[in-house]
Amino acid sequence: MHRDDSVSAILEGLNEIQARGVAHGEGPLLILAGAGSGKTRVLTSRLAHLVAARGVAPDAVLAVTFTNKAAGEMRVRVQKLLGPTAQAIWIGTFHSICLRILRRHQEALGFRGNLTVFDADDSLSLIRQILKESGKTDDPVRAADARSAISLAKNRMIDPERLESESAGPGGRRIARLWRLYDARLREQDGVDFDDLLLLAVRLLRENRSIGDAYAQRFRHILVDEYQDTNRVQLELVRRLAERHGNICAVGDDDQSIYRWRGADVTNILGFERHFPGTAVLRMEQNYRSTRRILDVANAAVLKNAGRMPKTLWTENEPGEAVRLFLAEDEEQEARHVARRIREEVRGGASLSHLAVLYRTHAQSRAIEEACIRAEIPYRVLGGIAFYQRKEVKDLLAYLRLLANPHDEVSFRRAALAPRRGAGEMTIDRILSEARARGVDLLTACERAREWGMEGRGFAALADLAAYLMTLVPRIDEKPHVLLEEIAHQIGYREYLRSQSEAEWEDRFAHVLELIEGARGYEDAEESAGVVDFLEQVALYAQSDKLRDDEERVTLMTVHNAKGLEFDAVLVTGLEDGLFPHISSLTDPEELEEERRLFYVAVTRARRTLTLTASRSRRRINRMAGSDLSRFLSEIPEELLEIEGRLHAATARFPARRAATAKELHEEAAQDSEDEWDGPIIAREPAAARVAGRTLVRHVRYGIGEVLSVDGEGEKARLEVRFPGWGTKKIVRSYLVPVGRG
DNA sequence: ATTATTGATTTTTTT
DNA sequence: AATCAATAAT
Repeated sequence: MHRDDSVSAILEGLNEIQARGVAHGEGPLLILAGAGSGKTRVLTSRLAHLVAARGVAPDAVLAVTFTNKAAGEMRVRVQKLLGPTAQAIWIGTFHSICLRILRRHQEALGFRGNLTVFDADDSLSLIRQILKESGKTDDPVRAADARSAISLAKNRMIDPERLESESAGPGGRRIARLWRLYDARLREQDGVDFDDLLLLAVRLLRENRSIGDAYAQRFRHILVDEYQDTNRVQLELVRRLAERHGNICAVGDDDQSIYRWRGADVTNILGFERHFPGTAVLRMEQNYRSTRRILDVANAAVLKNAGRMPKTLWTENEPGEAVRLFLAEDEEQEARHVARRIREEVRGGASLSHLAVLYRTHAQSRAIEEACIRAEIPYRVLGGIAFYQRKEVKDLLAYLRLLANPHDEVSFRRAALAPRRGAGEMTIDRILSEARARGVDLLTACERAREWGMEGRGFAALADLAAYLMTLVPRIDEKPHVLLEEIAHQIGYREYLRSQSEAEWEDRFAHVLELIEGARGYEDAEESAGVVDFLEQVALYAQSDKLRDDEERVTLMTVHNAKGLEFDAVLVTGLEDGLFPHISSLTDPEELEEERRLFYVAVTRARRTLTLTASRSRRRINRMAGSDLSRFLSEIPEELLEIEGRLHAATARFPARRAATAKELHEEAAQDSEDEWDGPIIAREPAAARVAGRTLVRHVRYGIGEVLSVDGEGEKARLEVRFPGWGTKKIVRSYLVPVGRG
């Protein structure tokens, strides 16, 4: 029978535990899946098995993943096993699934039109606006802090009242007050922030019995991946949805819980059996991904953690190459070594797309990028300043968002100001408050401002803008890229960019074209490709979701971004105390454990080779700082590491170095940097720059340049220096070294 | 209303 | 060192 064939194909090649996970019938199931144990395989096979072997309707199955990329991959793999029926399975991230639910019940929730997702950036703009309106310039609440406090509270399902009563100082009350204003203003604009997506969905399912019951009835089976990183709202959502059938299958690894700071709660996975009585537990500890040596390092890495379920990964794989450790003098040397290792891997036959360089913070990418450029290694950086957060991209999207939702004040403000059209903050604020007071949308308000006695250049300009956008409203179902192209042209965005920056406008306009191309690509890939869907995609999809591995490039990214991915060769950089583990975690044992798990995640991304690097000194913010080796390295038995490179002599002192105090290392680093420079720093010789004739100075980054003028005195004096090839820069004296006079 | 200048702040991680 | 927001100047 064809059906038996496909079922046996689904089960083929699975080990016994994996097969049990796939074939598990009714009732809650917890799969504790170590890194590289084949959990994605089990999840996809289980999805396919439910439909093909157990006859569950595809649209009665819900699968939740951590990233959209993982969702996409799962869909492709299930489709291979099931064919087109797989299309009906609900697969997505918590956020995308909640948005899907909210959209279906838009009216019941009281939204007037298209609900609009505010990303973190938009939320921050709104909070800034509210703070500004409240007029208290001395308010000590910083907008960014307030935003993250509100976000964290929402993820923990704490309401403003509780935040108010539970916080000791006046800070909690201020934030609670701001929070209420913020939520009210969001709703006025038909807006929801990221956290609202989850929170409103849970509220809808809980408070509206018939809707909640309908979904609980509908989803006979629920699968959740990366369960260790779920937060309180997500737990409540899953609980409500699994209430009727109790068929929840959670897959996760407590050792890979790395999102505590975002509200993730490891007790969700640790307490799973309590939350869902009658749970069957499966443990998958055989690793199929990494070599034995890499796995040894991984096991050692996480051993020191106290709050974990005890387990040890094992493998039948070959021992493989030794795990290398390279200790550099400074970050440039570290970066050069990274480039060298990449070239070695390529020479050994590895594909660039299967190599990754990982670091703790985005700021570390720069040195590595420069080394890659010099070594002519193609690379791509994931994260950082995300494409969709660029000003020129957000500007244009604001017009599109305004079409989709004419109540969106944040987009209105942005569109009205870029390009400048003679209407300033004042005009915009008056339109916003008038629209709010009269209960009309912003485009209507602009068009009717004149009738309401609001006249002047600014209002006329906004009326023109509104009139133009109104002509586009009936065309909202046309292709997004066509509309974007037309808007960019109509508003003269190219000319605007050119007027803004002589030096950068071409790059920025290239981003505009990239956006338009991106929209076109999206239209080709999706069947529902209207403006609303496009904007949703933009809001919910992270950069890593678009990672394509068919490009021959090395990937540079943070360890967080690397979660769930695997590479033939992995380089983990910046293994210094204070960086990885990050300095902010050193005082809190629980945060330190999270850093350790993060290190574990980094190590377990590697299939074939793993290289660890650290630097004795590093520029942080703006000064050199010496660092101790990461304590995580000292927790790995030395015989598991092969210390390599020119610095063999220095690193041979590895155990001794570990004992050295930070102060000693700092002095040593300072000594090193002095040796490199061929003169004392200018600050010790304030007169030097004033001597007649050409004064030449050296700068770490720009090289040698000529001093044109001096502004101020002492260390803080700012010198104007012309560097050949870099142009004229204003630089504080203490960063410059005199190299003699011409 | 717009632009120039100064001053503060930044680097932890992101769906 | 560079970006961004508040402030001053036009």
